Parts: sequence; C-alpha cells; structure tokens
Amino acid sequence: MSEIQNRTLGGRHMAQPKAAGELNAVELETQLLKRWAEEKAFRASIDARRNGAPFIFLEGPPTANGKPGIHHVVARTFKDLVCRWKSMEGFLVERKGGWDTHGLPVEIEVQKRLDLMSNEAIEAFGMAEFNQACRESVWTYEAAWREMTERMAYWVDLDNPYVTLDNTYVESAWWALKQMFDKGLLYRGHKVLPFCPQTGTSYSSHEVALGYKEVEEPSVYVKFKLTDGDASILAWTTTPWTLPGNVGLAVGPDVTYVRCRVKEAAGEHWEGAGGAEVGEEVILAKDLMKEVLRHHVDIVEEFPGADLVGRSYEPLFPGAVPKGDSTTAWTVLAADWVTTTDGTGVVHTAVMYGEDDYNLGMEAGLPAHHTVDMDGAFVAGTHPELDGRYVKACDETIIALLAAPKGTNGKGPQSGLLYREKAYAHDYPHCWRTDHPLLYYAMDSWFVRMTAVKENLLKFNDQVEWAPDWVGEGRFGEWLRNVKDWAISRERYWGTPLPVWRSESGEMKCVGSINELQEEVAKAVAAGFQNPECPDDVDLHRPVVDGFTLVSSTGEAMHREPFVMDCWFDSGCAPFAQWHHPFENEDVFNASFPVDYICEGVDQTRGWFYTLLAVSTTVFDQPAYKRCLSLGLILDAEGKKMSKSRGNIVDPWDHFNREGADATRWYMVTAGAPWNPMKFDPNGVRETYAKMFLTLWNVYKFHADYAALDGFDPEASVVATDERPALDRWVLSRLATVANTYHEGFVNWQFHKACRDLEDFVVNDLSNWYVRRSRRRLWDEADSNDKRSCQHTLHEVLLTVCRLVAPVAPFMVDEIHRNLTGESVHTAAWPAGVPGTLDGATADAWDEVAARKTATLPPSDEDLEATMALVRELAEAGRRIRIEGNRRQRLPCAQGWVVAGPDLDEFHDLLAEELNVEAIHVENDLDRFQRIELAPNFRALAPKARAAVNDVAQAIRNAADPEALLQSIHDGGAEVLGVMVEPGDVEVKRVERVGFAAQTVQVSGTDDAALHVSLVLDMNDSPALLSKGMARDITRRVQAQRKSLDLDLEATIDLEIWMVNGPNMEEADEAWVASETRCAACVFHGDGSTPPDGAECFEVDGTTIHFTVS
RNA sequence: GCGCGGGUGGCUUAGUCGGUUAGAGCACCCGGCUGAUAACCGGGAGGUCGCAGGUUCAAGUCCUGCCUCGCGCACCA
Repeated sequence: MSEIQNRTLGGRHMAQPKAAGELNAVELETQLLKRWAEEKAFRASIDARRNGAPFIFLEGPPTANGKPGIHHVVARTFKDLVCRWKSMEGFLVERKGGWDTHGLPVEIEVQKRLDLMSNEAIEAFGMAEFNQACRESVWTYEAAWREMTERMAYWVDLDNPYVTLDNTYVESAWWALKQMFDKGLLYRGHKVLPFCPQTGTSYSSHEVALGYKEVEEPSVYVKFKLTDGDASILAWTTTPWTLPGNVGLAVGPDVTYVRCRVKEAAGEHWEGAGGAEVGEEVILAKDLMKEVLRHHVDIVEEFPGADLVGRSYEPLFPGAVPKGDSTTAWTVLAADWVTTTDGTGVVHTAVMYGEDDYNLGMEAGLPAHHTVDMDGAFVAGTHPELDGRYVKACDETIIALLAAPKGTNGKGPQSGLLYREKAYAHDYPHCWRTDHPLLYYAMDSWFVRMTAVKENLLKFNDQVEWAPDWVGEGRFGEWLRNVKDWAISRERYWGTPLPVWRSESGEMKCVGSINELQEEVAKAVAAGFQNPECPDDVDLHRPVVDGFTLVSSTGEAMHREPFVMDCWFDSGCAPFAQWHHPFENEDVFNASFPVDYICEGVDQTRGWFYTLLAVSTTVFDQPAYKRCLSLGLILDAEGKKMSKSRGNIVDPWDHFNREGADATRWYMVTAGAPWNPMKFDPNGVRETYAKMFLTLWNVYKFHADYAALDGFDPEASVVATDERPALDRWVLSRLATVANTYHEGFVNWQFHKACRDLEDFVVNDLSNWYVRRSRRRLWDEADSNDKRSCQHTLHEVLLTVCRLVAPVAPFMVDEIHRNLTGESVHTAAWPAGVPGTLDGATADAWDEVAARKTATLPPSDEDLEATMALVRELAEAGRRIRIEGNRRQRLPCAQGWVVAGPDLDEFHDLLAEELNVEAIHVENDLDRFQRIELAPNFRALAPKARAAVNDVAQAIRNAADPEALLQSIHDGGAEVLGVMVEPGDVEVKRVERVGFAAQTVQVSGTDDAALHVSLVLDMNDSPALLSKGMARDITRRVQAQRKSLDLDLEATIDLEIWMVNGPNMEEADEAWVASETRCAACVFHGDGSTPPDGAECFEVDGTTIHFTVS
C-alpha cells in the first residue's frame, strides 16, 4: 500500500474490504446522503483541510421564487466539482450559500398573485404590505432548491447563507454606494432610458438585452413643410407615437440631399395610405430616392445637408410641445451620426424619446417637454384624438390623421402630410418580465459613472483567467469596451433603497450605514424635523427608510430619492456584503477578496460577471474574481432552448430517481466542453450509468467479494510493485498515466476530456482487460503471491479511481472507498498531489516540485503500456483470423507465431490463452510470413515531385517488386518517373504474406517497419485439439446451465454427457471438464446410449451434445 | 446589421502542423465470447465533413462568400 498511503492528510489504518452487494444506485445514494448528514461530512471535508491554503469560491445567488431545473444542476455540478477537487488538493474551500431576494422578478410574481398590476394599485394596497408579501414570496421554492442541492450533493453551506434582503447585506450595499458617491461616481441624471410603462420602471442595458423581440410595426414617411417655400422635408420613423413630440429634424451636414418635384401621379400599385400631388416638392438624401420615392420625379436641386441647417418647418402637432424660449425648435439641425442606411437621411427628432434626440436637443436648445406620461399615455393637450391613450395603441390614429386628405374639414394641420407607410420588421426591446414593448423615455435616474473607470475595467478583466478565454477577451471585453454609465435606480418598491437624501435646492447626502442614518436622523430631529424612531435594527427597506427626513447644511428638509437599486447591484456586492464588510468580519473579507473562482451560465456575462467587476472596480479599485468558468446554455435533446413556455424543461428528479445523481453529474460533465451549449439527452444519462457506474461497481464487487472471502488485508503481505506480474504493473502504469492527464485536464478546464479518458480507462483497461484477465487469479483458493499481487493492485487502482472520480460524482466512489478503507473519499488526498498543504502555498502559486512529491500514484512505464497495447491488438487480430478462417474460438490451435515486434516473452502465456493457442513462437525470419509494402511519404516527396507527386506515389505503391525498389532506394536512390526517391521519401510497411492465416497490426504511434507485427495461426486440427475444444464447449454450456439454475458458486454437481458423432475425448480433457464445472461425478456416455428427455442439447461443428446437470 | 461559437452517418461526438482509407460511442444487422455487468469481442451497413468558390501536388482542417443554429451586441431614425 505504500504508494497509495495518504501521506499528507495523515496515515490511516485501512479496514478490510467488505463484500459488495448488488447495485441499486438510487438506494446507495440516498443512504449515503443520510450518512453524510449524520457525520456532517461536508463540514468534515472542510475541517480536514483547516490548515490548507484557502481557495475562495463565491456562489452566485439564485432567486428561490422559481423551481430549480436541470440547468441549475449543471451549473452546480461545475461549481461543486472544482470546489471538491481543490479541497482534495488540500486547499481550504469554504462554500457559503447565497440567495438573491430583491428585484423585479419577485415583485412581478407578487403583483400577479395579488392582482396589483400598476404602481397605483401597489400603493393603494400599501407598500409595507406589498414588500412583506415580496419578502415571503422569495422563499416559495427554497425547500425545492434545498432538496435539489442536497440530492445532487452540491456541497454548499445553506444553513448560513448570505441573503440580499438582510439588513447586514443592505448596509454593506449602502456602504458601497457611499464609496461611489464620495468618489463622484454616483450621479443623478436625466437621460433617455428604456422604460416599461407597466412596471413603471426604466431598465439598464443588461436588462434590456434580455428582451429583444422581432416585431413588425408600421413605419411612416412624413412630410415636414418648410416655412419658407413649398417644399417638404421627408423624414422616416418606426415610432409614429413620437411624432407629436417632434421638435427638430436632423440631417448629415456632409450628406447630399436633393429637392425633387413629383412629375406624375403614382401608379396603382401604391400600398397603404399617403401620397403626393403632381408638382409637390420633397427633400431627402439623394442615395435614398430609389428606396423611398414611389413617384417619378425631377431633381430640381442638389446640395449638402449643411445648406438645410437652420431652416424652419411647420410643427406637425402645433401646441403639443410649447416652444418656450427655444430659438431652434422646428428647425433643421446638423448631426454627424445621421447616415443614409435607412429612412430618408433625415432623422425626426423627438427630444424626450430617443437618446440621440435628447443629446441633440440639449445641445441645440430644443424644448424638453413630455407628450407622454409615465403610464405610457399621451398627456392632455397633445391632440384631441390622442390625449390619455396608450401611445402604442395610437399608431393607427396618428397615421390616419396624417393621411387625411389635405385641408379636410375637422382634421388637424397634420392632414396630408403622410407620404408613405410601410410595415417594418425589426428587433425591438421588450420588458423581460411583462413582454410589453419598452418606450425610450427621458427620465430622472441615478447612474454609476462606469465610463470613468473603463480603463480599469479592461485592465482588471485582463487579469481574470476566463474559461473559455474567448468569453473574456471577446464577448465580455467587447461589452466593457462599449461600457455605458450604469442606470442603477429603479422606480420600484422591493429592493435595496437608494440611500441618498436630497433637498429641494439640490443638496444631496448619501448615507453609508445604519449608524450614520441614526446620526442624521438625530440631527434632523434636533433641527426640528419630525422623524420616527431609528433603532439599531431599523428595517432598511421601503417604506421605512422613506419615512426619515434629514436636514441639509442650510437647514432644508431632505427626502430620500424614491428609488430602489437594480437588483444586479445587490449580487454584485456579494464578495463583501456576504461578510457584512466593512462592519464585521474584516479579516475574513481581507483574506477572501478577490475570490479565486466563480462559475455561472454564460448569460451572466452581462449580469453577475459584469456587476461583480463593476462594483469591485468602482469601490475597491480591484477585480472581484480571478477565475471565471462561463458555462454554455443547456438545450433539450432537440437543441432547443429549455424554457417554461416551451415546456421542454427536464426535471432533474427524473434522473436522480432513476440513474442517480452520480450518473447525471458524470453525464453532464462528459457530454461536451463546459462552455459549449449542451444538448441534454436523457438517454445519455442512462448510458453513462450503464457504462461508467455499473462497470465500476462490478469491478469493485469482483474485488471486494474475493477480498472478503479471502480475508484480504490491504496492509498485510504487500507485494512490492516491481515484483508483481506484468499485468499488474501494466494496469498501475495506465492508472498513473490516466491520472496525470486527468489532472492536467482539470487544470485546463477540460473536464469533459479528463472524464472521458478516465471512463475509458475504467471500462476498457480496468474492467474489460485487467479484471477479465485476472478473474482466474482470484479463483485460486490457496494463498499465492500472484493472487495477493492482484488483490493489492485492484485495491490500489480502485482507491485512486475513486479519488479521481469523487469531485465529479461523489456518491458511489465514497461507498467504495469507505468499504475498502473505512474512510470517506471526501477527506482523501488528490492522487496527483496536494499543493494546498504545502508551506507558503496559495490558490495561485505553489512549489510544483514539492507538489509532485505529494502525489500518490504508482510508477508509469511507457514501454510496458505500449507492449500491452500490442498484445491486446494481437489478441483481437487472432479473433479476426479465426472469423476469416471459420474456426471457432474454443477450438485450440496447435501453435501461433508472432512475427517481428518487441519482446513479448512476458505475455506469451496470456496471449496463448487469449488466442487459445497451445504454443506461441517468436518468428525471427520476418520474410517467412511477411512481405513489405511501400507507401509514399508525401511530406518529403511533395517538394521534389511537385505536381507529379500523385503519379510517383501511385508508382511507389504499385511497384511490382517493392523489395527491389526499396533496395535501390537505399543504394543511393531510385528514380521513379523522373523523381529521385530517397529513403526518407517512403514509408515501409510490413504486412502478412497471402496464403497464411495471419493478420498484421501496427504498434500505435510508430511507423517503424520493425513495429508492424504479424500474428500467424496454425489452423490444422488434430484429435487432441478437437478433444480439447470439445471440452471447452461442454464446459461453457454446463457453466451457463449452472448459472441459469442459479447454483451457488461453491455448489457441486453431477454431470452426464452424451455425444453423437463427437471427437474422441482424452481423459485429461474429461477431467478438466469435471473440475471446471465442480463435478462430484462426471460421466461421458459413448455413442450407444440415449440421453433422457429434457436433457440440455447443443451442436458444435456437426457434433450433437446432450447433457444433464443435477 | 455587427461580434462570438457551432454545423462531421439516424443520434451524441473525436479529429494535432493541411498528407491521401474521417475515428469512436449509442441504435441497427451478422457472427463470436462469457460463472462477465443494462457487459465484452470481431465483422457489416450507414458520411457529397452545411453550401459554393478559391489556395495547394494534397482541404473536415487554410482563405472568401453564402446558408443555418445558438449566444451576445445594437438608439439604429
């Protein structure tokens, strides 16, 4: 056991293995869950590493007001496996749970439930009551989350989680805001923001991104009549509801415009309303005439946009916007962002309803006046037919107003001004909660000046190790390069209140703690303002905080700005707010920031990944995390996104209850690279169970059953590794090789490759070869070095496999590990080493040489692995030969020859048994069974032969006498089709000669001719061989019968055999049958006697055999 | 529209520096093996490597364009 002994976590006494039972994975897992709970195994796994270097993980807090789905299991698997892995490496990995509890999603749920679909309704219901309902609603699915988390064995501390609604958490968030405020990074602004009239709130860019939908809307070309002449300027808009708010037209100063005159009436194919009369003049960008105009026109004049600037036109809806003291209202303005890719090259400008419009309006001094209310309806005085109506419902009305024949009685001045209408399909942002189209709307809001820290954001992002790297460099980097100020306030109720109080005259005060609030309240009270009590445990939510009036430096009353924070801000504060920094846990926070590892779905790029960095950059001037694994989306088996509305969400419990959490987790990790979208195939989970876990269990069972039977003691009579048979040394070497690449895979985030390799090792190398080849060794009832070697080997391999698998699939391997050692695998050491325990190690750096020394892997022997690979290929070649030669597997061959290749002496017995050959010979005269074939080496040949390379290659392949050609190539080169072919230009292959029952295999990874190894079998029969073959066939059938009779392994039987037309059985073979099948009595009847009815019967190569077992 | 990542037998996927027979697994068919497990082994069928060009002696691989799926960005009037 010396190699495997756990040096770093303290040596331990190995228990003797227990016999294994039949596998019931679900039962096994649920039993283990109980046991873990009793033992507090999660705690113990952390405590065992108490002295290790810390590795800091930060849990992205989910919202527990929805049911967890399989995609949450995926994310939690990757979080868990890294934490468990690092833990096994000796690091101290604390894992605090967290819950995101504020924000719009919660409010919307409650609004739906209580039927409070407007802000008025909420306020009528009572803000306190509403927020109380939110506070409760947050926990609706907490139990479901907890159950899922526990069942899948995601080890995270849910008993002491951080909760964003806790006063301590909110207080830390306030503190952070105050830092921003003090640095001048938090400001109040008036900006055009996407706004949802139903939820009554504006959104930040990352929320808007959630709701883009393709819609088809009416777009209109409108004629704006110049006041100094008859011409009209054509402008285009997709939002007719913004037309009453029009106060300007923007043109590109360098764009070429034309004034053109309508030559003749439009054709009959005119679609929709609008039009123009013959002789009417319109102005638009020259490039867009073809796109826009539906009339034949004459170009009257051509000029740059600059010439239009300053000209005034008639308002469409006179009176809708008061002119005030603006001198530029309803004139043409210059804007260099105007292009000719869309519309008419003239941009209709409604100051309050577009970002560019607003900026231009401010610059040019246009009147800033709302024609639309916060509830999305036109304000009174806009137009009699529009006032009070929801703007999106007015599109038709507005178009009708514009399209009415000119001068029609009772119609407004806008009649006759529609040139065209056109349905326009585009992506438009919608509310991600209510699906309503968002309106761009100029409003008061609070912002974090992210644009001021852009360079730092980029710098810190560069320091993050992203997996995959392109998410960081590409997607996230691009987002940061285009960073906008963060609109951080929400006109809502349930959230972290914005802790800024403001006086009538604009003085502001940002409060950064409860203490400060108490002081300010006291000050205000002293100044004569009425205030409620502000106790230490004052609820830091609305409406309580709204109730406090503070006092300004000039003695004015200050009221709280009536906003709550974007809930993404809350989660962005998690690194410090979870510890109530800076009010408590100073040491904990200092030791854990920035965090080492976070992992979430790629959809968090603009969500949590961003807000963490945004907050840490503005508050601490540091990055928030060092490593970030960004997971791909999870799709259903058809490649469709999983969503509630589609109804294709996979319930994780379907698999927890069928194949178990191990198989579910292993499947998810092996299904593909973590960052690739994963098609979740339920059948894949079944397959994983059948292949990986069933196989592993049966390997274990094979070992454990015999170990228990023999009283195997892993610490006694150890056979030194180098004294064990080659088969043992081979599997140990394979184990070491696989463990090392597995570890490398983990380091490089290639968990999928690592696990596929390990699975291949377990199924192929361990089970299908090592165990299969070793079965007989353990049947031996007597104690022997060979048997003990095998048992120690199996024991060691199983333990290491368990430890490697443990981070990914923690159940079955714990059961196995416990049964073999009495200890949980989750306190065991990582086989590739325990860097976390080294002096001076950190999560980022350690002494690699020292770390290697803590590995607990057996020696690796590449030659041995290559040799065994060859042996296995030869065994397969033997089976191919038999199929081609029509010779059944159980009929032995007298002899076989291995031609060429490395020394296989050590494996002759094994090979003879696999091949069912009496004797293996090594044939040194290669030419007896092999001939050579020449193949071109294109890489060398191509530069010489150029275009002729294919012909030369053909000639080399088809050489009539390859031996002679090779000879002359070696004798200074051979000319083939005019090309001098030299030794490097050809590859020599040795293949079997025709006429022999033979197959040639190539030792993998070489093209050395010496390593083309042929196997030749002697296909001749003899009476002795026929007898032996028959004995094997009989034995196999009898064994099958024993099995179907469900006989005990030890049970003895009476066997009678009747053979018709069979070979003469030799005595030794009869005895062999008897002993193999554990016969008390065994009778072979001659040709004359008749078998009884009901005897088992089978046929082999023309012989009919009957037998009875009793 | 811009950016990122995909598209390889029915399904899931591997494929290195471009090298001449594109490799596995599941499912299917035939055969074998088994005191060996929802296992294993051999063989078979199944591929225009998304499409079209280009570079090259040679393209799944490199280049260009397009189609398509996913994701992200986008005031796009």
